[in-house]
Amino acid sequence: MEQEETVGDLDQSVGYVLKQVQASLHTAMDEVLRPLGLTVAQYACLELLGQHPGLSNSELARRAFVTRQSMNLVLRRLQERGLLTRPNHAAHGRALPTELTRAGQSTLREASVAARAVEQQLFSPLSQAQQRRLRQDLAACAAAANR
Amino acid sequence: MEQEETVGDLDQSVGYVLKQVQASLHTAMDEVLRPLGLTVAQYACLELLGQHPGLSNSELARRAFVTRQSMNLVLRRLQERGLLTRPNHAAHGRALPTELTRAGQSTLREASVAARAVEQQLFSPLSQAQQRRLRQDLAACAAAANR
DNA sequence: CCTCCTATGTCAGCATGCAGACATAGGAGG
DNA sequence: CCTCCTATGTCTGCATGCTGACATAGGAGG
Repeated sequence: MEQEETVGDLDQSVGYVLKQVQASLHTAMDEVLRPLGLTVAQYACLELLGQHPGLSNSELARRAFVTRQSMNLVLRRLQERGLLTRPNHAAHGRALPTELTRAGQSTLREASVAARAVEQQLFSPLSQAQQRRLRQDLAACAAAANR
Repeated sequence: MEQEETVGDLDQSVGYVLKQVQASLHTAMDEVLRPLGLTVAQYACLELLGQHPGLSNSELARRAFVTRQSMNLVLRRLQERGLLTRPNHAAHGRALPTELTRAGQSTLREASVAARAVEQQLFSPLSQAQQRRLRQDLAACAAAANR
């Protein structure tokens, strides 16, 4: 077990450090969500629906950064557990607008509290102003990438 | 297709924006590495070995943020392709120190050029100073998380 | 010397995620 | 009206990643 002999070049790469923090966040979120019986993807789905009721499968997939197929599985599991509802056939196009049930809203509230605490903990080394700046910088990169 | 009616609350979450940028980076890296016959995980493995020759499977796994089992598969594929070598039995403990072959170093050089270009492109909305600050802020969070 | 304890490599089973493909619904354009 | 074209939901494999488990090597501590 070598003792971090020197700071390697990879730590000079923004992308590598970004992945490092994202992995830490994912692991920490997974740990606090597991007792609630939720995966990170399932929580993301609930959070999206809580803030934007009526989103379709495809739209949820885009916003959660997975494929339609993966999100389809997530929705089925959550629907089986009675956390959300989807119409059996589309009213307008083919999109099936999804909504949270009472139980879904309740589960979301619990999960959201835990998830936000984890996020706050992870970024606690930074001041509020630094966190805002970080978020804005990242948002600028994301906006440029999606074009 | 609704037209981004308002900026949702999720965009106020540092973790969400972080995931967004990381997903963009992963997708973009995957696209440029695919023509070289490499996955992102395989490239990460080569890059780590290029900068730290002799790392073991477990050590590589930790630094690439995957499990030993996953990294084991990556190493086998790369070894089958003759990009790296591992001793058949450990000299000292059980750890098998891995090294790049000539072909591996060559492939790494190609991939590294492409990957660094992608990274530079993604973070191009930020100035050099901003990128450095971003990297330092993220590193602070990562350091705090691993304790 | 003997006994934990940790770390490592590896195997098997399972869950997740993805690419590819298909049918279908709605709109755009001639 | 008819013809592309895009978007959506879903099905079928396939690849990847993880959990759980096991055997083994080396070191720590009595």
